[in-house]
Amino acid sequence: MKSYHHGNLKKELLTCALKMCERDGYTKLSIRSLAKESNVSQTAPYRHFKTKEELYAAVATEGFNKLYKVMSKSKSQDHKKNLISSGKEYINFGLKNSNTYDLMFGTAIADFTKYPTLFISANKLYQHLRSEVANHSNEKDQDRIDEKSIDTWAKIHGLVGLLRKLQAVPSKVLKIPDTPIVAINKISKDLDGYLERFIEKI
Amino acid sequence: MKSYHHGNLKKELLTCALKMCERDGYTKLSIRSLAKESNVSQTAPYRHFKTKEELYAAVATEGFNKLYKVMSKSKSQDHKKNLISSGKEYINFGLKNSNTYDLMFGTAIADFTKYPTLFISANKLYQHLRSEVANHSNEKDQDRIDEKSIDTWAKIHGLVGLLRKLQAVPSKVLKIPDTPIVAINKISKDLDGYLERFIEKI
DNA sequence: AACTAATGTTTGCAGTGTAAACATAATAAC
DNA sequence: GTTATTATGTTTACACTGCAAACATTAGTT
Repeated sequence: MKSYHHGNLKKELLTCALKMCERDGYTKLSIRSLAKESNVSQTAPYRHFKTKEELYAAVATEGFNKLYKVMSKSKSQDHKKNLISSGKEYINFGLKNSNTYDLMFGTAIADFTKYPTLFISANKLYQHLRSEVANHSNEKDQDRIDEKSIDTWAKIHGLVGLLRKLQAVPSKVLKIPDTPIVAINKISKDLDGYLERFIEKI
Repeated sequence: MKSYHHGNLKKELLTCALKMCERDGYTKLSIRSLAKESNVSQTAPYRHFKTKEELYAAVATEGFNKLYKVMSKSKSQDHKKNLISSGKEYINFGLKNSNTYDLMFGTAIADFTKYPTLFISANKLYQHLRSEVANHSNEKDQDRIDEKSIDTWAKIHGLVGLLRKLQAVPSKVLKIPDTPIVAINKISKDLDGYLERFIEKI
């Protein structure tokens, strides 16, 4: 005998959305299907998320928090190790949670500043990366630190994007020559070495 | 008095789609609205594009061709100049045609190999970049050229992604400190210098 | 106990992708 | 030149979507 009021619907919707989003991609995540999966009426979610974008924002926020967590794991005295670990974790997150990653860095959410909690979570992540870059590079000039941080982020972010394209390619086409797939495939086979060389250049 | 058969609907649909996609983003591009804008029945486009994804693929292909064109403009003897020019053109394309760029590099089209013309166009672009990198770096080892190419691409691609986030941010929040926005803003103000420094490190 | 706010359901609208049946015109076969 | 075939258009139909509005039930406050 279920009661009229659910009690904790918002949290359940969110965890359900996270799961569905990661499973099927955010484009397949509909408010109605979310409601159905939570055994609640079609429009019940609107009491907790004013629009679909707001739901997206909530999922993305969780994503940023999760990414921050894994990137903060390594707390070595060796700053280089920390940076490499973060890089690996970032790439790993992007590949394993690729659908959530889309939501975080794609265009589904037009303006982050509309969602303060999301904005804050995203900033926190950047600040962490920035401090790691600062520590590793032993740089004092703020502008240079900023540039190196963006540099690093851009490159890893771009790499994730390209690596993901590879994952989508059926294995039978893997050997077509003159294709970025071949090149990316080589990198993905020795991601550790690649990251080493990459961080050396920061 | 218009005739029953349009005559050149496919081409018209495509140019119309390109325009609509760039104007409103590909998420807003519906087959029905496209049909309406082309003064044709709701389902007429299906005679030319079996699915919506196929339409996406056609638009993305045009995007790759266009990008290839502008990146091939510079034909200096100075290989560095070529690479810098290409980088600039790439970034410019990504910022000016951001919605099309989404289609080209986002997840709307799951598997490029399903659309041979698209696959070929995308590869052609990579091959061009690769040859420019090879020329500039004076490298002979194929594996290293591959790695440097992906390196370069990843970084520029990632930069475009981050720069676009900036563009979306309302100007009043531009000055919030401890934010990647500040850092990116600095870079975008001296993109030429940034690119110079960046290419130096390839 | 009564009023208010929060949170749920039902109903309804306009829009979507796409399949199926049908209409017409262009082209190929004879 | 007539006819059969194919390409390309329209109409209709279905299941799905985001979301607004009206209504129902319960939780919290006074």
